Amino acid sequence: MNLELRQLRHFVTVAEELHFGRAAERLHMTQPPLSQSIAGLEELLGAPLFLRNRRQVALTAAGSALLPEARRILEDAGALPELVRRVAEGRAGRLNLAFVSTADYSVLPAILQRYRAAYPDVQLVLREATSDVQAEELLQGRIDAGFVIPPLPGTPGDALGYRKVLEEPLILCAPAGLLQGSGPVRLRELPPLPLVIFPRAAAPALHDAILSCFRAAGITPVIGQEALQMQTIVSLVSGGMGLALVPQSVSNLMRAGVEYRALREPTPLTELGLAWRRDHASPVLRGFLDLLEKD
Amino acid sequence: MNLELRQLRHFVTVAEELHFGRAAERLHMTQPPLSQSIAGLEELLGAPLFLRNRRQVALTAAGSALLPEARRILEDAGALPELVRRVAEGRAGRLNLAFVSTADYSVLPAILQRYRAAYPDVQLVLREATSDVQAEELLQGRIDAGFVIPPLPGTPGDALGYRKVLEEPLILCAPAGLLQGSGPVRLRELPPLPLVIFPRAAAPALHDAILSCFRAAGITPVIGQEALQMQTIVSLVSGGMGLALVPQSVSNLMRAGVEYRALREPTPLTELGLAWRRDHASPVLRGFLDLLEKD
DNA sequence: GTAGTGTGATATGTTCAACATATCACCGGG
DNA sequence: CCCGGTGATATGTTGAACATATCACACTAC
Repeated sequence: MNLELRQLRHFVTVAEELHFGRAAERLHMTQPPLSQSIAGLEELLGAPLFLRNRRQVALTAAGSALLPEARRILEDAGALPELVRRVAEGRAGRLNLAFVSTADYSVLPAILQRYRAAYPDVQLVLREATSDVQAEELLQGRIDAGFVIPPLPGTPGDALGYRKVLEEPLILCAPAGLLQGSGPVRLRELPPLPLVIFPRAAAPALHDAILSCFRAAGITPVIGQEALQMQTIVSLVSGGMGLALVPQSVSNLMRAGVEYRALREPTPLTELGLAWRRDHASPVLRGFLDLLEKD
Repeated sequence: MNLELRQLRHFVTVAEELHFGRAAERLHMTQPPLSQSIAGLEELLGAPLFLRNRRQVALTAAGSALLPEARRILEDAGALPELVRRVAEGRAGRLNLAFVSTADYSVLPAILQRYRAAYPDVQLVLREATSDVQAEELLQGRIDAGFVIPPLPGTPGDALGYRKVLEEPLILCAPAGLLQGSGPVRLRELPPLPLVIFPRAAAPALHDAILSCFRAAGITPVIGQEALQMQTIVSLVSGGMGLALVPQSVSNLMRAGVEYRALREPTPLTELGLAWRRDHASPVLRGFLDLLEKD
């Protein structure tokens, strides 16, 4: 025979009443089966739990030791329905998120703040990653959702869900002191510095858009340093390694030695969005998506 | 219906196998009742725990959250028999002990050390108290046993058990530099300093024995300061407040400014013993008494 | 397509344990 | 000495936990 919670409930009640009759009443049962239940528990545990003196019932040392343990187990078990229901409703649990570095300077902080406020019991796990890595991790189930730069490469069209979050123009990021005036600049009037940019695989569409910007202005840019993260790109620019075209929100990243300028020519917009696996039915993710919808 | 451990055992096994058939086999049952059991658990908790895709079984978010909790509860419950058995055999639990201050300088340290070695999982709770207070606390069940100076006052003869632990002579405790020579001293040759002693109520028999020592030597001692604990008495002597007769083992309490000397005259012996309530059947106490027997 | 295989759910019968009722055994008090 | 109160024991009843048999469905193989 195996231990059951019912026996612990019986034991705790008898230990509290120190009276089989009253305990049975509290348990909505009669006294004989309660006596049997306790006897069974004592046999199972291998030691008497009560001293029955005909006239009064008292706990043995073993019973006294068991009482707090039994109470704790019953309490833990009693908390399970609440826990499960909260997780099922997305009000508790864990949300694994990834994001491209640009998101960190635009929508991510505000979204996370709103989510934390709405779902304070969800543990957020964040990781920075490029869009292609995120697509892989989404399919493997290692992250629940990710902020990416579309389009996602090489995934069956309906495997991943996607929702646009932000659309913004590209702006120029140049070493401080290089540019004249203070207004928007024209690309073809720039000094011929190399271009600091991320590897094409990291976000092919954005990479192509940046290069075609230059080509439309009649310039064939020379690619200098490459770096994966926006903060590194800005850092390289500040070191005079070249120029960069970055999403407007990156200008939130103030850094000595760099200057941000809008472009005079019509620039393509860069898009940021959230991707998730469509068949991944985590309630926590559902809550996160709901929050984005209400934007 | 109430949650039962059986349901958690079923759930954990299915979660580990992710296959109802194999899980049923491991549980020594057939598949249909296992399916029902899980269905009942899901209804009880108010959320599905598994995703059944005809071809494979997967945990939902709620199920993933439940799994570690269920494992912990089952583990805790599984540890109960061992715990109860250890307590019942006196190998675990708590032992509330009291002792008169003299015991602290004689047998107590060695006994406690031996007990700790024999019963490492018993938590010792120690309190210093005079014999009369201990008798009260024994009857109230607030301590399991106590080292006392017999006889115990005003208790029905068979309520408390008693066993002699140590018998030793009284010796003189005097301020340093007061006595000539270095051997045993004679009481009537002492300078007429007042006597430092404990209140008679704390240990009437010993109190009387000390005073009759002086009377036998033809001296009527003047009682000066009174103090409850031996270390305080010795401290007062070191301050020149008077002389004291103390159990020999108190000389283990080295203290600058005091000197211990044996007495030339035949001195009464003082006795120290352990007392416990005879009807108090704590297995931990039983183990402690067994250890004393083997002395 | 179609037959075959593997899977979990459903239907229905069986058994055992948890429970109830009735009674006993024992103790203490008036 | 009888009576009330208590927990244990004896015996009957019922439900839920289990087994057996079958279904429903999906994917595979051909």
